[in-house]
This record gives sequence, structure tokens and C-alpha cells, in this order.
Amino acid sequence: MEGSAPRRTRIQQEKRELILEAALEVFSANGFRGSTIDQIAEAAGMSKPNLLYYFRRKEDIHETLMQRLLDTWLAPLRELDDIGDPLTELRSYIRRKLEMARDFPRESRLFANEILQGAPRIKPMLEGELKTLVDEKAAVIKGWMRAGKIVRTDPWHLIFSIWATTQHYADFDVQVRAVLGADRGGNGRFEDAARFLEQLFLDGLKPKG
Amino acid sequence: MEGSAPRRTRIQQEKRELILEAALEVFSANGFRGSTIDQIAEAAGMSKPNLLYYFRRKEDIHETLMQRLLDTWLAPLRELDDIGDPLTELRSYIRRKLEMARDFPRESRLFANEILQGAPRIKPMLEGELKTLVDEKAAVIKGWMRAGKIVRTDPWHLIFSIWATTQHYADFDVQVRAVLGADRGGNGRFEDAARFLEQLFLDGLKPKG
DNA sequence: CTAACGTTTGTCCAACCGGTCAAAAATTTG
DNA sequence: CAAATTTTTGACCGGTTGGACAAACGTTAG
Repeated sequence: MEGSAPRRTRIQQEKRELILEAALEVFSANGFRGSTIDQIAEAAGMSKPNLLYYFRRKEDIHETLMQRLLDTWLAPLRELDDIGDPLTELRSYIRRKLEMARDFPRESRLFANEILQGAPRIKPMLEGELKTLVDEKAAVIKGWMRAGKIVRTDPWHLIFSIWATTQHYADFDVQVRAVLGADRGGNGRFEDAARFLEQLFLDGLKPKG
Repeated sequence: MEGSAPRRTRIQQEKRELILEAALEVFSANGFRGSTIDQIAEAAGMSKPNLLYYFRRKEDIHETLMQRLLDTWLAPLRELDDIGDPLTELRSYIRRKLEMARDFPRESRLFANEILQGAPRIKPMLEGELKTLVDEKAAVIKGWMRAGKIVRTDPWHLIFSIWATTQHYADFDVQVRAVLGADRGGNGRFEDAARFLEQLFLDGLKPKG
């Protein structure tokens, strides 16, 4: 039985990867409408008609890119598990998300761009798959709260705040680097951010006793 | 002595306002490159050449919009003051920022769009005016830390985290509403967010004792 | 070799888009 | 009123963009 994905030659596989890599670069920097097929083709080292041989429409590239993105993008949350110690679990979720902001900033920006424009292409997924996943994990977190392992609060907004604070370092990177300046804006900023976020989420700002 | 702003008739004032309002709507929803002069003109209820009579180029609209935005956008941070109680000051800064996300989501998205694309038009302002302001306020916060009023941590990343968590509710509004669902995604979400953020920033997640 | 198949490219097109321009319409001024 | 000035519009233009297409090129199998 053949899967739903069309069978492809080795060259097609490779060229499609090349195009997707180039498109990620271009789309994440300029947005969908701000990017041209020519730009992507040039970044992929081929002619425009050649690119259109592998992807019939500009939208197809974006769609493929978005589908792949979502899987890897939600992986850290999927890993959030009921097994270990709650605070440790949350701490490592934050760390994983921050690492993704550091290692895959283009993916983060591509996603941010899509949401900013009202998520025209992935709204169904947000209301379906994403909501289901978040509700599921919110239930896990609620369990931790009932068990007194973490403070009682709103699990959904907790997840939002983790997304916001970590993705900020990818999406608003220019601003972060501008404000930190040349000396503190180097690669150390992610370690500083990790330390800060750990402290914020665990203990907040109020001094003890 | 005449100011640097050109003198304008009453009609010019009004029409320019009309255009800027329409442009805010269109730009914040589609980004700069994703927006056309025709869209803005239609939203402002006038013809394209008529619009171009008031703003010679598309970029001029965006630039004017951006200049106005920045003043109001940074107002809450400017108000952060050394006078009152530190924790109260921070709490009301967070509240003000969240209110801006609620009341001016288009402005937030316009700004986010600009930063996401690498801030091509406002980078100098980020490295100049913004950095100066943030450094100044970071010094104030450091003073609070030295006085033991709030816990010792990185003031810059603290400010980033406040920006990120509050603006998230404007910039990622579609996602927030999708995940919360019809029942909890109503107007109450901002109050829920306010309660959550207050708790997070003050006490963190670790249970007492 | 050659037929079949997969890949690449030059050329072209229609739609769109930012911006111009001259002339008409409306408004203000005297 | 009429002249002067401001505002509005239809028509147009050059450049860009997404995409089509047929022909050329390369590769592989018989």
C-alpha cells in the first residue's frame, strides 16, 4: 500500500530540501508576501522555473514548511511529562524552549509571522491539535497544583508566559541585542536569559521573608 | 519661528489622521510589504491618488505611524519611577503594559512586525533612544535590588520578560484565543492574564516553605 | 544508438503595485 | 460674482511578481 505522499526520486528529495531550507531563510526574514520566488530560487542556487518544477506554487512551499515546523515546534511541550519532579519538569521545558529560540530562530520567526497575520493558514490546527495538546498538558499541571507541588495558578497562562518569554529571544532578537549593546549582546545572552527565567519562574521577584 | 512640521490646513490635518488610522489597521494586519496603497486608500474611504496627495510615498505613512507609535509605546516604561514602593511600581508597570496590549493591539502588532523583519527602519532608535531609556530604568531597578526591596536578578532580562509576556496577548492574540477556546477566550482573558502575571512576577511557582 | 524519462532554462504573459500627471471639481479668497 | 487655491479623480506608466510553457539538456535502460 502506497502512502499518501507522492513517491519521489533521490534528486527530487534533495532539491526539495534545498528549496525548503532556502525558503525558511527568506520567508522568516521577509514574511510570506515580502518574499519572492526569485529570492528563494537564488538562495537555493537554481532558476525560478526550476524551483517551480519542484513546488508548483509559492504557497505550497510555505505550507510544506509550516507543516514540518509545527511538529518540531511543539515537541518540547509534548515531552512535558507527569513522571519526574514538577519543578524540574517545568524548568527543563523552559530550558528546551529557550534552546529552540537560540538554535532555530528562523523557525520561530516564521511561526510568529504567521500568527501575527492572523494565522490564516494554520488557524484550524491552532483550534484543533494545538488546543488539544495544551489542554492535556494543562491538566497535568493542574494535577501538580492539586498535589501541592507547585503554586496554584492558571496553567494555560503559565504556558503562554513560557512561550512568550522564550520565543522573545528569537522573534525580538534585534531589539534584545540593540538594548543589551555590543558587550552583553553576545552569545552569553542566552545563558543570562536562562538564569533569569529560571529564577523568575521558580521564585518570582519578592524577597523571601 | 516656525516649527519643523509643515503648516497644514484643517482638511489636511483631518485627512491625514484618517489615513493614518486606516494605515494602522492595514499595516498591522498585513505588514508593510503585505499592504497596498489601494487597501489603505479604500479603508480610508478615498482614492489612491488622493491618498498620495497627503502622503507622497507609502513609506512616509509607515514612518509617521512608527514615530507616533514609539512615544506612546514607551510611555509606561518612562513612568516607572523610583518614588513609590518597588514591588508596587513593577506591578503597575506590568498592568499598564497589559492594558496597552488590550487597548492598542494594532500598535503592538505594527511594532512586532517591524522588529520581526529586523527593524530596518527603526534600528537606530533601538540602539539609541530605547537602549538609553532601558539602561536608565535598569539602574533604578538595580537600586531596588541593592536596597533588598526585590530579589537580585538581571534587570534587562526582567524588562524583556515583562515586554514579552504582556505583548504576547496582542501579538499572538489569535493563538491565545484559539487555545483558550470560546468559553475562556472572551474578554475575561485579560483579567486572568493580569492575575497570573502578578502572581508569577511576585512569587514564582515554587510553593512556600 | 535511441527512445523514454527526468531535469533545467529562456521566454513570455497577465495581474498587480507604487507612483505620476493633467485636468476636473470643490473650496476659499477678494 | 470671479479669481486663486486646494482637493479629488481617471487614466496612465514602468517595474515587479507569480506562474505557464515549450524547447533544450541530461540520464538511464534496452
